Amino acid sequence: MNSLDKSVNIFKALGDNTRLKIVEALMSGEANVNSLVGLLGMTQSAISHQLKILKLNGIIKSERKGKEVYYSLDDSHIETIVKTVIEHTSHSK
Amino acid sequence: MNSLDKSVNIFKALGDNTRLKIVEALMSGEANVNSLVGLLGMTQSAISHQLKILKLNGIIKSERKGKEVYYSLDDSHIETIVKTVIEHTSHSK
DNA sequence: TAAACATATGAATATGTGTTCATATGTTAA
DNA sequence: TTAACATATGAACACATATTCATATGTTTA
Repeated sequence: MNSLDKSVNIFKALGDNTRLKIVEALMSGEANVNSLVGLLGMTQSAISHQLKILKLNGIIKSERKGKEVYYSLDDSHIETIVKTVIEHTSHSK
Repeated sequence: MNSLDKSVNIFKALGDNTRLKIVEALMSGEANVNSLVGLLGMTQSAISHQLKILKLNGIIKSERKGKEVYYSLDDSHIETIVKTVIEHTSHSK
């Protein structure tokens, strides 16, 4: 996959309401699947599917702790990207 | 439209191969429609449709000069966002 | 003003994608 | 080693969306 396609995939992954909510939640720290299910009020399956997409595209990473799997942002770039987008939208008409 | 939806729409707009190519081209400076058609090797209609989406979402702006319409990035946030994404992808496996 | 050029737009179609449902896998506790 | 809990996954469906084709609109030049 070339460089442009990788970038497109990052943008695609962040360009969904459910996934961006997940990412914003993880900007406050790691979370397991069930807490995200509760926070977003969606089915466990839907959340799990979206977590997979975020992980496949290098936006989040996961770590199992006992029965639970904790997700967190892959690195600090993600927070920079999301914050810059929010900054941009807040300056627009 | 709430703040999260606006951000989602920015990501959606950048999450397409054609549109990201357009944005990267505009990072080198303004361009009219026909030059983008030539650069991307796509139909004029396809380019025009995508330019409209980028403009509606506050990513680019336009200015008519005679017969031609010149497009450019809306502001410097856009370049920051795209560059940070590229930076992120270049540091991933 | 007619022709040529540049760009925009609506409808249609084909492809992509998010959610649900059912079920599978992995982990701990009884 | 079952039962209970936590998460993952495949298939199917409904909906979103990118491109094409045909045509419209806007601008300049002959």
